[in-house]
Amino acid sequence: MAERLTPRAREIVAAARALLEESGAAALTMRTLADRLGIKAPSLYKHFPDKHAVEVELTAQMLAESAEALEAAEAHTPGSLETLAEAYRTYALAHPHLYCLATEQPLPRAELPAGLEDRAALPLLRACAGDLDLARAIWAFAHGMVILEIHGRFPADADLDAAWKRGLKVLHV
Amino acid sequence: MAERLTPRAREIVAAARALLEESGAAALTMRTLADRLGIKAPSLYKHFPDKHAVEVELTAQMLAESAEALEAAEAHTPGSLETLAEAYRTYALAHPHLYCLATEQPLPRAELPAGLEDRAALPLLRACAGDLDLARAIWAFAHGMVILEIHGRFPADADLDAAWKRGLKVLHV
DNA sequence: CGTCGTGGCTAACGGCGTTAGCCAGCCTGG
DNA sequence: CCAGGCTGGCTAACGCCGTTAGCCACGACG
Repeated sequence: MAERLTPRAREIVAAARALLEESGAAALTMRTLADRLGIKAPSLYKHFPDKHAVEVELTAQMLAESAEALEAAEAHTPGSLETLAEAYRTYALAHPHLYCLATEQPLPRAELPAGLEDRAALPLLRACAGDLDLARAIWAFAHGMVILEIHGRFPADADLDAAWKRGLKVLHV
Repeated sequence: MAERLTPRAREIVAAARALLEESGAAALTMRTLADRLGIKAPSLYKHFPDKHAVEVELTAQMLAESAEALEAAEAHTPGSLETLAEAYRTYALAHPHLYCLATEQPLPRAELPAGLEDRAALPLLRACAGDLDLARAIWAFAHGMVILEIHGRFPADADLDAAWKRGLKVLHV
């Protein structure tokens, strides 16, 4: 499989990611992105058709990295739902802006590397012994916990560790 | 408790809501909102300090209406987690843009009517017999299912009814 | 040595939220 | 009865945003 991006395009994505993680989605602007690279905004369009295409690359990064995190957890403690959940939560909370960007819009499946979506889902599916419905329920729970926490929807004094534990206990087969 | 808004402000919120529900968050613009009311954008600032304040009112509406939906479900079938979940899902999917707007940002607690957040949470908490951790886990599951569905994150052929059923069965005490 | 692709640039467009400042009409108090 | 001020419109404008058009310098290559 050919490289998805030219070296310059990869530099741009790296700068975009730094900007996003440091300052949030609102700060990810074609002009500030260009600034950080020492060029002017219109030059970015020599490398990407539009801003969305840059965001798609960030989404692909997030998917690939969370897949790696889950695979590592699986390798460390095979079959453990708790370990998988811990890895998911840790990754998402370590990259909240990236997680939101990748998550709060329709998945641009056509523009993503083939197999990436499946790869990200497989460790959980294996831990569920192929039970698709259970895997989706657990994914929804984990995503819900993470996204509600990131957006500050839980009361400040909520014991989220306990809620995670409670949900996982009960979701475990 | 005094009225939160003047009549004119309520008209503006109503127009904002129609715009949002018909055309999505991107279409909710101070200019198009003003257009729909037959005035110019700057005039809106006689009624609201900024766009965020309008969005807060929409968030409050969503919270109040979903609380009503849950209370009605509770009245109809007291203690049933399934009925509550069904009501939550139905409400959210009937108003996807409103649900996202109200959900995908930090809760503006200071600007919301007192007690509203609690009221929205109470039916579920009652169904969980006061078990806060369980209630939060179930809320995360329900929110995750709804938001992933709205954003098209599940595969097109996913059987979401089955995933809901599976999650609820297992979360039910 | 010319030609062409690459990757910069400036200028500009239309749309965004928002501000400043103006004004018509109405309500109210003297 | 009229003066004053409040209410709720208006226009013009600012500084952002994503994006396009069109120009140009430079290096690779036939």
